[in-house]
Parts: sequence; structure tokens; C-alpha cells
Amino acid sequence: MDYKAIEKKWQDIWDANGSNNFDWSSDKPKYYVLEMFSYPSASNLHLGHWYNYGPSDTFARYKKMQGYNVFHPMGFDSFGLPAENFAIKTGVHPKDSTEKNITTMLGQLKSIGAMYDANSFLVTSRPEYYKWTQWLFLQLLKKGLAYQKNAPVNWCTSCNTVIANEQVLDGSCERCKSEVIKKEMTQWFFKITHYAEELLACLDGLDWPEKTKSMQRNWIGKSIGAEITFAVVPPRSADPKDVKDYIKVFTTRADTLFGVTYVVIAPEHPLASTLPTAAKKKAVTKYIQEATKQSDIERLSTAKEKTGVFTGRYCINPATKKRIPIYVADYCLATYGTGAVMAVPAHDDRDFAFATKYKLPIVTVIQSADANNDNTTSGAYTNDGILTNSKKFDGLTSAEARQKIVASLKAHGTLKTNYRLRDWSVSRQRYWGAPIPIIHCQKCGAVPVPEKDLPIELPYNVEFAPDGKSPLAKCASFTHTTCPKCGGKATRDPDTLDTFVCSSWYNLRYIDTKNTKEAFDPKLINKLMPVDKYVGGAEHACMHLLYARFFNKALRDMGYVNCDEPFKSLVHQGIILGKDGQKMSKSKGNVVNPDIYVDEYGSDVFRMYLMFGFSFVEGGPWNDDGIKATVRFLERVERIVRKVYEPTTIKQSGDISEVEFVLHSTIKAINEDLEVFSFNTAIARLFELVNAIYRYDTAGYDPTALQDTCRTLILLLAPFAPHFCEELWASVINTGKTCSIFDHSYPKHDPSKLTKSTVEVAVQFNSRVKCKITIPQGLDQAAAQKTALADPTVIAALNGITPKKVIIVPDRLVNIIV
RNA sequence: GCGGAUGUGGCGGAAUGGCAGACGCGCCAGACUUAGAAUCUGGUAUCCUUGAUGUGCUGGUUCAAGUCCAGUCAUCCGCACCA
Repeated sequence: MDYKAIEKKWQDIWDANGSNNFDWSSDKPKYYVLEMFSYPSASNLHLGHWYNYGPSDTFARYKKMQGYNVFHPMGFDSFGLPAENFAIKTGVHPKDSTEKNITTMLGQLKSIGAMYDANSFLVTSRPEYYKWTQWLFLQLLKKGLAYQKNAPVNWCTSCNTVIANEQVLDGSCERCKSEVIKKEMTQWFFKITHYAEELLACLDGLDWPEKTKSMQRNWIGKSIGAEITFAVVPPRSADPKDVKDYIKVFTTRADTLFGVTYVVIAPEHPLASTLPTAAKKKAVTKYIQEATKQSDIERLSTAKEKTGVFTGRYCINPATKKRIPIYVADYCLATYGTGAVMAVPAHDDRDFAFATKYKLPIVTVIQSADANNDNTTSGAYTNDGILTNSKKFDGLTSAEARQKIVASLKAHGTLKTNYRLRDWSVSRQRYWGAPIPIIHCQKCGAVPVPEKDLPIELPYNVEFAPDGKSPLAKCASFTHTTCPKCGGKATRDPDTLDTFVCSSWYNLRYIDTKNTKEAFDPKLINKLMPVDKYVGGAEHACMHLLYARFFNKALRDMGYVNCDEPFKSLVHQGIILGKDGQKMSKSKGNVVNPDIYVDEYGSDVFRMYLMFGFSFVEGGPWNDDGIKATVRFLERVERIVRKVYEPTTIKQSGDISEVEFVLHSTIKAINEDLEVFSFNTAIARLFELVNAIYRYDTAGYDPTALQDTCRTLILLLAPFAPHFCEELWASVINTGKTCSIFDHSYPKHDPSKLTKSTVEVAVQFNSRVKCKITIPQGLDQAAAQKTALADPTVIAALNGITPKKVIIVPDRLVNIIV
């Protein structure tokens, strides 16, 4: 078969018939299959895309043949940093390079032969899409879910610009190697923390990989604890009446309060710069500056030596009433809790290390329930236990004490639930993104752009070479405008939205891409949502997948979406690595280009090999040794099908029950495997079926008896090799009819064909296999035991001894314990 | 560092706690062929080959462990401005 020719032929026919599109008039149940859309990068559609989209399409076609009205859209997530970096380097405008890449990639996408809905194509960087991204920003703002605050960004001191985390290498700029510092800027945030509890709670009901759910749980990081206030002692006076400053800390270990011997505030904490005494001011300021150069990951590392500086000031431990010193230390993060911690060196590893280094007191207040060990020298005892050195709380368990100690603090302590999840920063000081629809007016402040004025189009002529300002800020025609409220002179927000905002609602826009009046018609989206199967990389576990869930919940609360969760079921494909086992990258020179294989073998062979050669969720190093096996398999299928449908051999009658048994167990297994994306085992079952057909055929039996089997085989194979099967179907099996194979039902197994009269079971002696016996299938335990014990080999092995015990696993084994 | 995963023949990979290695690649043999290729059929974990050993390593639970538990080593992924 000329694969290339038939693939083109069927792709054109499917296009012309619109058979890939969702049928809005159908009353079949809907099924929404979604793959994470791709970024139109400068290189072509790569192996990773094929590995995601090929198998997902097999799944979508399988669902279609099962009788679902399948919605399977595709588009491009086309805003983002790479196009802008490419522009800075080459001068090619991001819009031009992006649109060019999209054209190339669209052609390549077509060559997969996937059944993408042609009506639902979208590109996030086109105004007809980002108009609605901006509209959504305004809706979140209206709902109180968007707000402005100061937040640190990476600032390259030489390029004079904001750079992404990705561009920071070992604390310096990847472009110019200069030092990168943190700089505070006013930015927009989405209040994802508003939904922290619900985002956590709803995970339980999702059909997602357990590891992904567990990563999101940890990312949200709920911890139940307490907020405790430490009063700062005024300088040179201990008179509590003069107390003006307070340090609030969050702790999950209020039971250790009597062991608090110092307090730490983060370098970014507002008090860090105001609190230090004159004598300490210089040292603290220097320390704060140093801290801004490190990443959170570096700072939190427990392997790294703890550092900090004394502020010269003290606060009062509300339990012991003792004066304790206040330190500034970078192991305390401003973004978590209150940006301040109470330190309990006896019962926390980091505090222990810090206290040992700075010779601070270590007071044991928790004892292990089963042993008396002195914690002050051996390291911190971090488990719960029994309280000691805690006055009236002595003898309580940690759990009891956490409640009672907080209660005793009255106004200075409250029980509190804290989340590690932070609000989502969406401002980017970049060009290639959706402009933030806000106008800044001196009189009226930040004013939302009226919805009728959307989209705020991204101007084409801008200077995006980095020089200290957002590219949009330098574009006068864009920046200068009038305030929608007061009509006075005003400026547009110079920032663009994080591209994750664009990808947080594309699953909704797909359903109604042509809508020019609204982002989507609620009636339509509620017909198709939620997504029934979402397929994409595990690297999105904590960000995209959480942001999209947040958007869905916010839109639900605004009355647009009915479902609580956007993605009912989720599957991650693995990563195909280079031959060397390393992640593919241009710099490593280990990139495998799928085009070469598609050119040589065609799309069906290539996507089948991707499904057969790897475990879908695992991926692994690329290796094309087995690709010829897939070619061979399809050729074997074609040969036998043609032979069976043009019988020339002499007809004999024969027992086809063995083939039937294999056929029906294959159907059963494939259906089960496809439901869980186990493509490699499903294809293995198809191999077995074809082997069984060949064995029957070569035994000289009647080929016409195999026609039904071959017909079923091609139906089973159709989602895996769609062009190939469509061609065989039309030209050999279903000749003279125009109905596509994908309009036929996927085979279902007949349970009556799966019963065999006898089964072979293993007979074990003390759990070791001794021999095998053949017994009737479904034989009850007593009879199975009797049969086994009557077997000559067993009698000989027993040699007159009576077994202590016999364990029977029906139809599998008999274990005789002697 | 924190969080998440992975570890099985020469190779890719299979195994609801129940006969480890399905299926395929590779390799070996046979058939067909003048010959080769292709095709078809069979074989293929290891070893001292009469039965013993085998799923990174050390223990544990169990009649029975790749699978469950504890620990350990190695590798990979994410960590909030890459998408």
C-alpha cells in the first residue's frame, strides 16, 4: 500500500466531509477530548507533539466508534517569551515569526491525520482571542479577584530590564552575565488563594493521576496552625506601654511556644529595615541586599549554612514573658505565612542549626513519649510528644497543647489555617502578550478599560530591545490615552498578561471560537464541559492545571459555567528523551526529527510505533529499532485481509474456535487497555490476534471462515492506523459502500466465546511449582483439590505424607503445604 | 532543600499479592529459493542444566512479594516570570 498517497487521500476526504467535526445536531452523548495545545516554536512539530497528539487521537477515534459525539479541538498557545527573545536576537517581529511558525506547524499537524474539529481552531495571540482574555481580566477585577500590589521581580542591573527566572543562571543574567537582583514593582495579581480550600477539596473527586493530585495538594500546602503576636520591646526601655511594633508569626507548632528563644523576620519583611538599632543598621542593610540576589530554592535549602544578622532589638515571648532577640535571616520567606517565624531550636532542624551557629539558647519543651533524650546536643526533636518546661501545660500532648496554649494567649494568638499557595502574579513587563486592559489616571487611579473598547490591540511598531522600560511603555501611540472616567490625560498599563492566563480558558473558547459578541455562549459551553479526557505533560501539574481550575471556579461563580471542575479525567504522557537518555535539546544535538520517519513510513506506522514502543505514561529514550516491526505488522494485516477476501485456496472445513477465543479475548483486552491509555499492550493484543489468524490460515483451513474475524480486526485497528484501515475497509472489506469505518461501532466481546472447557493450573509444593494439571474451567475448590491430590506426580511427590494445608486459587493454582 | 516519580533479560517493555519476562526487536534454527532479500514456522532469562538462582540493595509481613511495609542507593521531573 502506498501509505503516503492514501494518507493524503483520506485526510482530504475527512476534511471535505467534515467528519472530524463535532456534530451539534446529534443526540449522541458528547465526549470532549483535549490535548494541551502547543507553542509555535521556531522548530517544527517535534517528537513530543507527536507523542501527545497521535495516541490521544487514537483514543478520540475509539470514543467516536464507541458511539460518542466527540469534540476534539486543536490550536496554538502563541504568546510568550521565546518569540520575543527571538525578535531581540534577530529583529524578526514576534507576530511575523509566530504566524509563520503556525502555518508550518498546521501543515505538520494535518499530516498526523488526527480528527481535529476544523471549526474550533484558535490562536491565543490573535485579537479575536485575546480580546476575550482581556474581558476575562475585567470580569475577575469586577469580582474582586484581581488586585494590584508590590512584588519582587528579577532585575538585571546591566540590561536594565526584568528577566524571567529561566533567564537567571547562578544569580546572573544569562545574556550579559551581570548580577541579577530583586526589585519591587507594582503588579497585578489574581486571588487564587480565595479558592485554596475548594481547589484542595475538589481534588478528591477527580479522575487524575494520584501523583498529580498529591503534587497539587502539596503546592496548595494547607497547614493548620496559629498566628501568634510577639510584642517588640522599645529601645532602651522595657515598659510594655511603649510597645508600638508587633511581629506576627505563623506556626504549626504552638505547642513549642515555651521553647521559642528568638524570632526571625524575612529580609523583605517591612520591619527588617525599620527595626534595627543604629549600631546594627549597616550590617542588616547589607544582609538584606545580599538576600535579594538569591532564589527561594537556594534560601530554603536545609543543606546550606544558615545565615542571619541580629537587629539589636528584642521582643517578648508571650508564654515565658522573657526578652528574646530578633534576627533577620534568609531562611525565612516573606511570601509564606506572615514573613516571620518563631524559632524553636530544640524542635526544628533549621532553628537548631541557626541557634548552634549563633550561640542562642536551646530549650527543650517537648519530650518523646517513649524515651528521655536530651535534645540540646544531639539535634532537634521534631516529632510531637509530651510537654515539659511549659509551666501549667506540662504533661499535655502536643495536640492538646496546640489548642490550649493558643487559647491562653487571648488577643495575642488565634488558630489559623495557612496555605503555601500564593496569589498568581499576572503582570509581565514584556511585549509579546495580551495587554492588560487598565488605564492609569492621576485622578482616578487604575481604571478598567470599558468592555466596548476591547480589544486593546497590541501595537505592531514597538521597540522591544531591553533598556529599562516595558516595550509598550515606549510606544507613545499606545500609552497615551484618556481616562474613561474623568476624560483627563491618562496612560495605559504598560504590562502584558502572563501567558498562563491565555491558556486558562482556551478549553472554553474552543467550543465557540467564532463568537464575536461574547467570550463564549454559556449554553454551548455547558453542553460540552467538562473536558472528559485531558492529555498533556506532567510538568503542568502545579501551574497550568491549577490556574485553569481557578478560572473555571471563578467563571462558575459568575454564572457562566455549570461544572465545578474543568477537567474530569487527566492523563500525562511521558517524555521521549534523546538516544543518549537526556532530554532532547538543540544544544545537546540529540533532537530526533519526526518528519524523517513520517516521510519514510507514513503517519500510521509512526504513530503506531510511538504507541507500541513505549509505555505511554513513562516515555523513555528514543530508539527506532522496533519501527520496522510496525511496518511488518501492517503488511501482515494487509496480506491476510486481501487473501481472506479473495479466497483461491481449496476450501476445507476446520475448527475456528481457537481463533474465536483469541478474537474475543483481544476485543475485551483492547477495550480495557484503551480506557486507561495502555496503547502498547493493546497493540500487543492485536499482534497476537494476527498471529492466531495466520496459524489458522497456514493450517490449511477455509479462508472464508476468517472474513468476519478480519473485518473485526480492521475495526479494532482503525483508531491506531486510521488511514490504512479506512483504505482497506473501502477497497477490500466494505466495497461499494461509502460509509467511513469510523461510523461503525467498535467491536464488543461476546463473553460466551471466552469460556474454555479446561484450564491448566500450576500445582505448587510449599509455594514452588512442581507440576501442571489440566482441570475443567471454574471447578470448585474442593473438586480442584481432589483432582490435584489424585494426580500421579503429586501422589509420588507426597510419598504418603498428608498435606498440612491446601490453598486453591480458582483456575490458577493449587498450593500444597507439607 | 522541599515535593513527585522511576529502577524487571542483550534491547523496548508485560504482569487484580497467585506459574516473572506477555507482545515486539535482536539473535539462532527450519521451510521456501539457484542464491540472497522478503515471507512462513519454531526456539531464545541465567547457571555448575537430575533443580537451583533470578525484578537496584538490606530487612520485614505472607502459604505465596516485581507487587505490600521499613530502610537504603541510583536516576529523572517540578519548585511559582519557560510554556
